[in-house]
Amino acid sequence: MSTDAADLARLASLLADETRAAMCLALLDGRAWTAGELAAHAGVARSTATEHLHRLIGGGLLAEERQGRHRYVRLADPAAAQLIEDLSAHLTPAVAPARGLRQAASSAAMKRARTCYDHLAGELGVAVADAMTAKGLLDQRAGFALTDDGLAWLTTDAGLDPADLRRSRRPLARGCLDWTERRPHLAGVAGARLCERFMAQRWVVRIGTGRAVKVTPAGREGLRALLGID
Amino acid sequence: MSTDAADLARLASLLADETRAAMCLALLDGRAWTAGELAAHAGVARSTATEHLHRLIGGGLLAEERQGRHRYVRLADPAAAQLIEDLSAHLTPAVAPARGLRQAASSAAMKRARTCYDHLAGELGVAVADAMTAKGLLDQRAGFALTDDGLAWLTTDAGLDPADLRRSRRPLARGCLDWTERRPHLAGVAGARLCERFMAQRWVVRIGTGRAVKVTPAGREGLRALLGID
DNA sequence: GCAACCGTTCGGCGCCGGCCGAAGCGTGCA
DNA sequence: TGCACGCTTCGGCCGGCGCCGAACGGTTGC
Repeated sequence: MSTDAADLARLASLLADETRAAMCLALLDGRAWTAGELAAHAGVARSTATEHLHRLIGGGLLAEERQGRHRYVRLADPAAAQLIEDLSAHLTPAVAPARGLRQAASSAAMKRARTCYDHLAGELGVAVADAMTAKGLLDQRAGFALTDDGLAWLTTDAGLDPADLRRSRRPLARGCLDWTERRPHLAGVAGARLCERFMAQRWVVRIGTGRAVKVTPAGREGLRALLGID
Repeated sequence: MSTDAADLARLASLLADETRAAMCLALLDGRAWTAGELAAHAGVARSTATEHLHRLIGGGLLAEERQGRHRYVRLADPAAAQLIEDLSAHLTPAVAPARGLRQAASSAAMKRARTCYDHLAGELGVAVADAMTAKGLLDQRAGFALTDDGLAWLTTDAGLDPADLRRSRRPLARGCLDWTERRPHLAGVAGARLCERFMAQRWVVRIGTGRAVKVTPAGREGLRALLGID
């Protein structure tokens, strides 16, 4: 009873601090950051960052990997990423208004295409989900699930490994609310593997060091052939 | 950028206090509580409860209705309920161990059948979802969505109003992780309307004042005919 | 070996937030 | 009209938490 509430409060308190929230949002790019990078990103002293990282790791949200004098830290698992996504999804309604001018350039690229932890997001991510829906691979009318055709398509046309898809205990497909498009894109194992494959084929490549990505000419070609996009 | 983190932190901080968390969990029963009831439930002075309610209402999580000298408070909307469910879902893995003896009786009833905000949960809730899946009305293999047959079934066999189902901007169907069964049951508009209808037909009735419910003899009959349950 | 660098620990500071009890306000009932 | 009751406001107390800078240890590279 009350211990349940205590657990919930403990979990929520991990994200209830602006500095920790900024760190977690940064880590949503799915990559490992060093403690110093996160400190700089969040605008606090390194000593302060250390304490926050302790709490986040102790709470199970983050995992660390020590390499030499660096301490790399990343989201502990897809469930942790989903937790942060879930919370973020609940505050978009209020955040609507426009951004500053300087952020316009980078946010335009972000809006176009980016990663969301381990899958694609932005206009690109939503376009993929929409194209799959149009082809009857995805059913978004009443929930969010791959159809029979969609399951088959993943392992034939998209070239994913069926054994690998079955292995994971994560949901195969789920909707993840896109915070720029305000509509769901494809997440879950299927979303992750698809993103991975697009990257491996260099259909999609990262722009710089952030979360933003772009579609290459080969990707433009491939996505048209595979899904009829653009 | 940083304002995003601030918003996330602000949202999380609403649930980052044990007292507020206890209140929100209590309100997950979908009903309106008075401020005094919540104070007693959480074990704090009424003045303290008042302050917490201010924060929760100001944060958009709760809504109030004043009636005479009473102040009734409930979850603001289904999105608020989902937020709390989402967070709760992320802490169940850790909470596994058994409960005390005194709670055994009430928790047995809770485990069997209860409401989760506005839909059915517990063994009953999962059984409904499973039966629907077995009949091809629900697809849980790769996501969570009603099938074509499921959509038709809702308005014919289950007797729901098609216009009403279309009206809402909430998702029609979504999975909600059942924290006793550790598997998803049916939430979203479909789940809510189905629960409503079962209650109206007195197939399912509340036990006392809590969240626990039970299946009546008529319900046993009806559920067998409708879904082949039990 | 020394220097540069990353991360951690520690002490100390200041503030915010949760809690209570007493007093006050409004509603409803007798 | 009065009293009981539910809720709120206010002042004050306390603890915890976030922050920093200084000192320290471990790793890398010169």
